[in-house]
Amino acid sequence: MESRTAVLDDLVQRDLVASATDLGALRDALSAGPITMYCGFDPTAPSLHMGNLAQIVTMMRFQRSGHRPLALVGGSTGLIGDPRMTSERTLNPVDVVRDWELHIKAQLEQFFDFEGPNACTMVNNFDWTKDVSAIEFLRDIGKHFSVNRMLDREAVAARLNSSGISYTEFSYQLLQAFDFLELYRRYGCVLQTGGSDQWGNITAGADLIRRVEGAAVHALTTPLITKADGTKFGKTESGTVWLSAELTSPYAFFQFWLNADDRDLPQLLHTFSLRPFPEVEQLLVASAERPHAREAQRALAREVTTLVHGAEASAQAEAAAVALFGGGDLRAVDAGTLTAALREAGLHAIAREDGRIPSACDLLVATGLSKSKGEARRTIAEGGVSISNERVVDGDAPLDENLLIHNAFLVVRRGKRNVAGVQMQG
RNA sequence: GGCAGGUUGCCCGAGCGGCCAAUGGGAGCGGACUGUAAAUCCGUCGGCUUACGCCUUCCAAGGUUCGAAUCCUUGACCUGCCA
Repeated sequence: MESRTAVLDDLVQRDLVASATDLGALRDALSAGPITMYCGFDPTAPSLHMGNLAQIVTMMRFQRSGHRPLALVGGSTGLIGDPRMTSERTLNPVDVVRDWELHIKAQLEQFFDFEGPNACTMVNNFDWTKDVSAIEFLRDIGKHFSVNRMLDREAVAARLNSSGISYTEFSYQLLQAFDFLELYRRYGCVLQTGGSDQWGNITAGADLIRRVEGAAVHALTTPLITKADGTKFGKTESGTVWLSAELTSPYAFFQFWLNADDRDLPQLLHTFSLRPFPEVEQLLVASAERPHAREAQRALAREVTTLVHGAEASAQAEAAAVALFGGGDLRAVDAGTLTAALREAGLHAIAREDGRIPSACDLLVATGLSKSKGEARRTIAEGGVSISNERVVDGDAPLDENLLIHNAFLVVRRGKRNVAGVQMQG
């Protein structure tokens, strides 16, 4: 059936295959019938992030192409920790990991279809590791691994040359390989996907399955997302961009995509957009022809924010963007829209001092736009602060009453992109 | 084990008794230009209630001195060379 292999052609076309086992064999498997595939997510934080989202979208592509995804939460692997290049991780307390696990499971559930013939299934590797004894594990699984091979892994090699690595982290690969084997046995899972850094772990699982079950299964990894300016993808000045609305507001999330560098658009759209390839190409053409219109950024922001936070939140975030950055008169924005926009951007209730509005310096610090009063003064001296679209000249004087919009609100701006709202009390 | 050197602000890196909150570069931040982009140019870049003022900084703890990031002592860590 044509559509079942379409996902593979699509991935190749989008340049989303970093490495893979025999693609021809994978194509045959896909075409022979719906396959079961999986990708795992370890609870190492209270929320998933952009890197995880890329993997989620990859899984969605498979599900939309008629295949069955298994979304794995790493209840066990999250307790161990995949070795990093830099240094040993601190083990997270068990109850903390349990808590994160619940959050991550809930987040994953929103992306997949749990009905129909190729319904997604949630699995947790804790379920099949909790009762395995150490001796059993070493005899049945460990025996199939060559330490010599394991030492070749990039992260492990780096660690041997620097800070060292504990036996615990060194064992991570065995656990992940064991997962693949278990999922093969339980669900007939024949494909694991992941980021390119997971290649070693994934092929370790495939090797294990070959040795133990004599079956050939597949591995596919997606490229690391790189940014044109060389910084890490998925971070902003204020840190990691999370999928959780509590950790990263839908407004901030929307802004993250809207501010994408032109040069990064091809990779971002191909990776995160579920639009068909030709549509993505069209957006890229539009972006090249009319970069100032930023159609591609807008489309990307809308689509991904909708995917993660829903259509309503996405529309609100966009409305806030228009209200705050549209260039129009803030007073022309009706009170409801303005408060919603400011709430998105961060609205702070602030009390008057002696019946007057505090100074610009105080407001910058109170809203978190400036870290200290000295910094606030500096920014004002540099001409970088405006309140209700009036540039601030004197940072220490109480603000004029007629800066209030709709009698209660101030729009505080530091630089071009940083906005916060103030609601005056009393 | 012997010998030589190092530890400075977010990072790299000057300074080697006063003029040092500390040269310079990078990152960050602001401005101009733009498209809430990139590049470029300019400015800024420890903190404090107004600031020719005060406070806290140059691995840690002591000491010498009117005065130290700069000299001495001890301790911790790192790096080259020899065995």
